Amino acid sequence: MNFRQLELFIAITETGSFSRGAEAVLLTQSTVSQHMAALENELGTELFDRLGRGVVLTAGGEKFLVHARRILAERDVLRQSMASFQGLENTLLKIGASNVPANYLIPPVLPALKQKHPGITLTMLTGDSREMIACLEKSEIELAVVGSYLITKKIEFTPLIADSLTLIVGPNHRWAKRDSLSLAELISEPCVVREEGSGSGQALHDALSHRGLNPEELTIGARLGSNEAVLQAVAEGFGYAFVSELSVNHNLGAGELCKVKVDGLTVDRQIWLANLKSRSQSPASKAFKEVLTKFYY
Amino acid sequence: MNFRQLELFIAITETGSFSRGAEAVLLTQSTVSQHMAALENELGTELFDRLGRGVVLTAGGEKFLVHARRILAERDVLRQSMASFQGLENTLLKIGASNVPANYLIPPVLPALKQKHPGITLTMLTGDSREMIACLEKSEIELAVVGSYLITKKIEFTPLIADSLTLIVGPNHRWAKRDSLSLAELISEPCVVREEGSGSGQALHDALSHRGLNPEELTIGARLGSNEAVLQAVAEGFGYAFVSELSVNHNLGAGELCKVKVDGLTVDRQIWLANLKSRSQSPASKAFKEVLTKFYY
DNA sequence: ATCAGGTATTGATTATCTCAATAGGAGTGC
DNA sequence: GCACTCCTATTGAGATAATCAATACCTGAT
Repeated sequence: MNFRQLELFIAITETGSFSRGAEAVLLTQSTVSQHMAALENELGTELFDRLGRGVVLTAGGEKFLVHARRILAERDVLRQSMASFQGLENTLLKIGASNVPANYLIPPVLPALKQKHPGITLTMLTGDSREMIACLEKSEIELAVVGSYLITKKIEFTPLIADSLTLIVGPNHRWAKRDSLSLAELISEPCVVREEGSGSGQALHDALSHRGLNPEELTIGARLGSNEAVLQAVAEGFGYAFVSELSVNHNLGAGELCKVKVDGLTVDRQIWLANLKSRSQSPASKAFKEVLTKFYY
Repeated sequence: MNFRQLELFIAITETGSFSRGAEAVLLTQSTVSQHMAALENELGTELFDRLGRGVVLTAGGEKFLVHARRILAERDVLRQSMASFQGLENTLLKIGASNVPANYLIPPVLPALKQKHPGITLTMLTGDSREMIACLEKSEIELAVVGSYLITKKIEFTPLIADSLTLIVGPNHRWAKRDSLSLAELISEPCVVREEGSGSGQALHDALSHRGLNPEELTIGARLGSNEAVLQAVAEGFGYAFVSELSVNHNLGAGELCKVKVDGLTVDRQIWLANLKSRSQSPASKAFKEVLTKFYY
């Protein structure tokens, strides 16, 4: 039994004869006869009564017809579904993003995504960069947007947008009016940081080390779970923090936070798109990547 | 796309590699590779990511899998359904029967049918013999049990059981105690008959003609719609009737009706099984025929 | 009977499926 | 890094199945 035979069978029932059924599916009557004989043989039941003036279905043929139609309908659904998958209609896309991208980078893009590819439904997991990379390795997500680069052979990183960390203090902090600070001044003031594993923490660590300051020497005033919490703590006048430019600009209006330069210290970091090298990307993932890249070009 | 490829595809997803999938469906890895390449080509989507250590489904592959499973499940349902059709499990059988068979011949057989073939659900139409034959010709029923033989090339008649018509009168009728009647005596007494087209009417007509009595000469006292009505009318003392032995024996106990012989007149008729010559009979129909024939052997 | 309109069969051709052999790729362990 | 193992891809040959043209055969209608 094969799909062709089922199509043929249906064409015959619809035309009432092998010959006309053959025309309908562009075969010769001879071939049709053989196919139907094969089918009847396989099923062990006659499907048609040959009347001399065409054929009509037997009781068994009637039963077969119902199921044959159903199978072909399922095949059409499959084809339709695969086509819409490629045409980005009605497809699911699971991505992951670490905190800063998840809060400040992805949301602004969503309207553009919806407009360009209304059929894509996005599901986004959030966690720190390491967690997202782990999800990627387990194929729980197709794409990750993260703030740090991990050295791993399995994953391909492509830069999305540059970010930098700035020192911020509250408007009433004594540093608020300062033009700049020296590196040494940082040591004694409490610093509010994020939890381990965040991309920004990593970038800061690298930059300080590079400038000859052991990050361990900083006074950790608090270690908070979210970027929001850090911003709030600093806004209230508690110490200082290094936070993503992206989050400062988007988050709090003028007057609530003050940026202060630190002499000779620039903490640049890159936001990356990450995907598994070995896995191909779905059309939806490619489309999303494109929308994202164009948006932040 | 064909069923083999779908089976193969599923075997691969279940084993995680083309090679082991090939083993599972008794093919070589080479063949499997080609089939999957063909499938991917046909769909225009990669279904697997080749990892070097086996393969895993792409997002498109996942989607395909769902539908592939469904299609194969439908094929199994079809096979199951055809097998049960032949195994007489869960099948419908439509037959027709004229009045006497429908009331007195078929019902006694039903328990035996149910016991031997519990999967057959019988639907029976009832009408006079001519109507049932017409239904048969329109393929509205598969089998007819009728009391008269029609001369038609399209239909095959096989005898089921012999029946004969007897003259009956009510217990208070003046003929009730008579041993026999002469043919001539029938003419003046009102005769209760069934509607046109009934098998028994036909048999009676033939028998009288054969014995030299023009059936037109009989006094038709009443023409009633059912055999029951005829029996009731006669039981109440109104005239006489020729009715089927089968119905007399089954229907009314001793004392309510009296059979009276008519000199030299025997009205034998046959109950027939009829089916369209050109149409094959379903397993259910064959089975029913067999049960019926054995029952009345 | 004969004819018209249908199906079944046959033998040759062609397309497809299948395999063995082999090349090529990617992870693993030393 | 290098061999090794476990995969998949490709190739060419052979087996199998699909297809067709031609023709035999059947059935109902005239």
